[in-house]
Amino acid sequence: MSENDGKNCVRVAVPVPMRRQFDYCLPPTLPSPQIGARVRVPFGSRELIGYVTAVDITTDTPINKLKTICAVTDPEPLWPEKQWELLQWAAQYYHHSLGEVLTHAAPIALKQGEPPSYQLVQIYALSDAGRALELQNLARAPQQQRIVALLKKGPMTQAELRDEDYRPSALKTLCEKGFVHVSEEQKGCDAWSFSLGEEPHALNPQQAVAVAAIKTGLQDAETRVWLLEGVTGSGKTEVYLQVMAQVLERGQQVLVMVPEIGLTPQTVARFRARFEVPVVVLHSGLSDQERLQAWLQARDGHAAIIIGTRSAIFTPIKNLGLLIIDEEHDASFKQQDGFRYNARDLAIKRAHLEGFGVILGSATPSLETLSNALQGRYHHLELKHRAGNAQNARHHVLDLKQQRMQHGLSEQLVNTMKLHLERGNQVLLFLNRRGFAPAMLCHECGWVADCQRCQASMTVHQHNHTLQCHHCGAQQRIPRQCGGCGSTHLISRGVGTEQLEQTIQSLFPDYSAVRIDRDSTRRKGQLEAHLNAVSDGKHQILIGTQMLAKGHHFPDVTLVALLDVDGALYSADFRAPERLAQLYVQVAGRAGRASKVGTVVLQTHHPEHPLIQELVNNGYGDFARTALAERAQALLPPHAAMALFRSEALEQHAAEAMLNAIAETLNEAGVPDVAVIGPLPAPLARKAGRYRYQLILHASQRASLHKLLLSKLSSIETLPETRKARWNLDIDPQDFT
DNA sequence: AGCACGCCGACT
DNA sequence: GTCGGCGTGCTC
Repeated sequence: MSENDGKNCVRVAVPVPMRRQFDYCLPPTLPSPQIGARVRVPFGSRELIGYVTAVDITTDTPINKLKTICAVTDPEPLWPEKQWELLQWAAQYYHHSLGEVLTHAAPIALKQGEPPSYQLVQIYALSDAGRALELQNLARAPQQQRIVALLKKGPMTQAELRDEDYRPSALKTLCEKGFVHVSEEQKGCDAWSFSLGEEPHALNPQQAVAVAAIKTGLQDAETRVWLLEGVTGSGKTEVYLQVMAQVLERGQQVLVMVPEIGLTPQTVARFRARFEVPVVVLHSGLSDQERLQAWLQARDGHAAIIIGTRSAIFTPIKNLGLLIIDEEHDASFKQQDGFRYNARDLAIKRAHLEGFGVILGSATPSLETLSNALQGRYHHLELKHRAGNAQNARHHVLDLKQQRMQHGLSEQLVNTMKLHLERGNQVLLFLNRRGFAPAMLCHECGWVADCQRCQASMTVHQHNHTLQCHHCGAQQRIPRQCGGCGSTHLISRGVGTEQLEQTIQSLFPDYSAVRIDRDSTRRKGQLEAHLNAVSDGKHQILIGTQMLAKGHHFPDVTLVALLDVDGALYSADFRAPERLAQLYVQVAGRAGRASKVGTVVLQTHHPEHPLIQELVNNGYGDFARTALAERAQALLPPHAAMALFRSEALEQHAAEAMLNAIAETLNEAGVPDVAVIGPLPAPLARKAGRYRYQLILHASQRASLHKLLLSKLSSIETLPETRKARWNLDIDPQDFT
């Protein structure tokens, strides 16, 4: 085989879903690129932007197959060295194509080959001739006179002139006459210095301990991770702010990561108000160019505080001193398609590579994080007191067995609601099921209205007389007759928020109820309008789904009820109890303030269930420790490593055959520590017309799992079954749906 | 993932 | 006779 001498040969990662790279010739006309620079390369019949991963390599590819690089896009690497290392590590850890990882991590503007450059702004200033000009000389050109008068005070940018409502034609004339000259300057790359805005709040003793502990730990450049476990309303944000002050003061930057729904203008406003430093917010509304500018400002140290969601972990930051992950347990930190990374886990890895501190904040830490804290890998700080003198809520379990029920409400709950409403308080009812009823069935023959494309029943929506599938969005009018026997005796089964709202209105005609779910807040601004109406006291009863669980606080609510939690108690997903417990604490935290004690009621048919007992009697902390012990006994994460292959195809057989082939390939290796379980139909076995299967990999040692995948993935990629079914791999899966 | 190549059916 | 369906193979 002919071999290239390697002198002008480079290795390139291209954005294709293959776990391998491609080698190219470097023509003598092009400068030798650095590792991490972008290059434009021919690939098949197309041209792609790829990343150089190695230079001066010896390639195994026959010289006649080597193609030549078209262009070197960057003179320097796009990422700082440590960030490059993190991205390489991520591609390995998640067994994802490096080219796709790099492309995913870069701002969209860079994916198209744009240069990573700052926006230029035009600056207008008077020339010597312009400065010598007397204003009276321009009396016959009042618009020019006005511009000259403005510029006499100093140079101005185009945007500043626009605020003064200048005439572009007048400015043009002044430039042509040589009175004004234009220069270009890069925007957003000014140095900043620390300065405090509004005064810090006073700390309670536990907050003070936390702030002091973290500040001391941050003195040196070592990697330290703190779990800040603080109940709702305990003032976690104030702890973040006071720690941030120290980091910013010594000129270092801070990255704050928040869940998707947590990135609200109010959150951002709080950071901006406290510090008079440049804040960059990476939110979904940014244009490609704005995103690139923010990325550059973070990379080059011009932004002091960077706030963003999951993908913010890929932002290079010149001098990062502290990374804060708020609500670290939140599921939105795990990407659920494509490159399925966990931003929280990458943050910890990044901290170890770069050497900075991390604060993981939550009222309900994930079992993974809690386990790390209990084993001493993270420092554990607790805030158990609510700010002010707010008292903890009272908790009741309401046994539904033998209870008379009215559309999902027990008689006892209705009575409790009356008591709270009569005292002028608000009540929040939480039901995680939108629509009128989750199913429609025939009273004569038992036929159920199912979705044609999913293995799921259609949800009844009465307001527009439709049946809807919540998995694929299919819609049809409510049928008059049974699809099986033709009977007209169709009934709905179960209760959704829409029905609950009707029931409440008939049971409590003297009070106003508002429903907050995806259906009632579809239009822009509707959610805000509903929330404002609630805080203005226009409604006494709030009915809502998951949407209501996070973020918003309702000080006049004294009773919170979770209407149906039984689903999570016997779920096939081993994480369901953890999620229920987190939801429960979150919902409970919506209610009450200093002067009013909140009550939290949980309706269940299984009041004796250990999870419910532990949670209600002893709180989240005890629940989580019990759950961790159970996970250890059952050898489940975090006491074991898992990975999940998923497949889907239009034909059931193709989806199953795909995973059978993967299972066979994996079993060839015969790694004793790794159990290959399945394939099994996914919990939602058919979705949007596609059959779905899962194959679970379980190992006591993460390393053995990784070794197996590393050795077998290239064979798996080329299996003939991949033609007929889509597949993907999820490392550390969160959700088994 | 794309994209081209290739081999079979219903059309002007 | 060809337009185009999507199975198959390849991408340095």
